[in-house]
Amino acid sequence: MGVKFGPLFREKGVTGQIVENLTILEGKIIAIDALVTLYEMLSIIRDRQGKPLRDSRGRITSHLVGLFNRTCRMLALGIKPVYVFDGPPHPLKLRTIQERHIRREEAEQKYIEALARGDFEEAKKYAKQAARVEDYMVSTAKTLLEYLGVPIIQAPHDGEAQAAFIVRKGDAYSVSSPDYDSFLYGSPRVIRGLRITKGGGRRGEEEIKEYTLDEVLTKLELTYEQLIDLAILIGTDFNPEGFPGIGPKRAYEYIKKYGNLERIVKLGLVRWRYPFEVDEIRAIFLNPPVTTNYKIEFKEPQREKIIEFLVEEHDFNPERVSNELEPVFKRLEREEKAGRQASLFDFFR
DNA sequence: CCTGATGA
DNA sequence: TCATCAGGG
Repeated sequence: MGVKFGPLFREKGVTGQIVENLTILEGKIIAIDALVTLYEMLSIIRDRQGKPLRDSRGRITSHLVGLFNRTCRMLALGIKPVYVFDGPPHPLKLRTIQERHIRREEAEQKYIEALARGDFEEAKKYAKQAARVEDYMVSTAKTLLEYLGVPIIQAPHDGEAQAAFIVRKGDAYSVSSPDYDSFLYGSPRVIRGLRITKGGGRRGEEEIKEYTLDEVLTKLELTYEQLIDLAILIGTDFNPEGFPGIGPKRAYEYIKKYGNLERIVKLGLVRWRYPFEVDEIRAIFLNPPVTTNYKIEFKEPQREKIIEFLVEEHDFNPERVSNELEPVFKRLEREEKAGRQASLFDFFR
């Protein structure tokens, strides 16, 4: 997933800004692709054999553990996450999805084999690749977020597009995503590698970095439209094959030299081999289906509901739950107090 | 992923 | 204070 912009961005000096301290994001609304987050949690939060965590009734809870910890930590820091859920995929994305299915099944097979011969290291590796976000995981995640008072936005199609739209409108500060694809949807800002633990770049850890579309376009000396054409040349989720012999480097060279995709095709530098027009795939990025029907409203977490849901229903350790939850309430109290003081100040002004 | 314990 | 590591459900 994600257009292979990495090498090109490095070469052109698109460095982004290191987020040294998460307090920089205090009070800011961050639009998060929910499905990507759940997938991440599900594939990483595993026991030693690579099996996901489950409750006593056998239902997977890895995604809830991760989502709960991270979301609480963000709220406690005053960072405001809104989770954007995908709708049904665009038809052009189906091939990418099928491809992922195949990869997943291969990984599943290797996982079973590794487990059978007791190679837990290998098993864990393949278990990650075989991870699949199922419907019940999405719905349990939504329930948890609802109890936490965190807004959920349902995208008509691509969550990434909806998240970008929200930032473009100024309703959120940034998209948080592992890749740069939000830029293709016009998000002015993307934060990569957003985690709660320090991650100050030591021990080869990925840093938390804030990138702007401005920087990307300036350093690459491209227009936004050209960035989209560049992505299509390299290969996107909607044309994952890209073009034979064309990688990020040559794609960039062509766009710089000839300006747009039509010219490059016309000159015979690449053969257009898709059953759709250039403009059709471009439109997915330039004009994606998004909804304006959302509201970003943070409510007070429902302590009892959360405990009932996590502890009673899914066997979470109550101590751990309150260790995460109480700092959120502490924060809320402080905010309320500050708010009262501000209005008092207004009154006497 | 993230925490908390442990030991330097 | 920091690095390492097990364990989470």
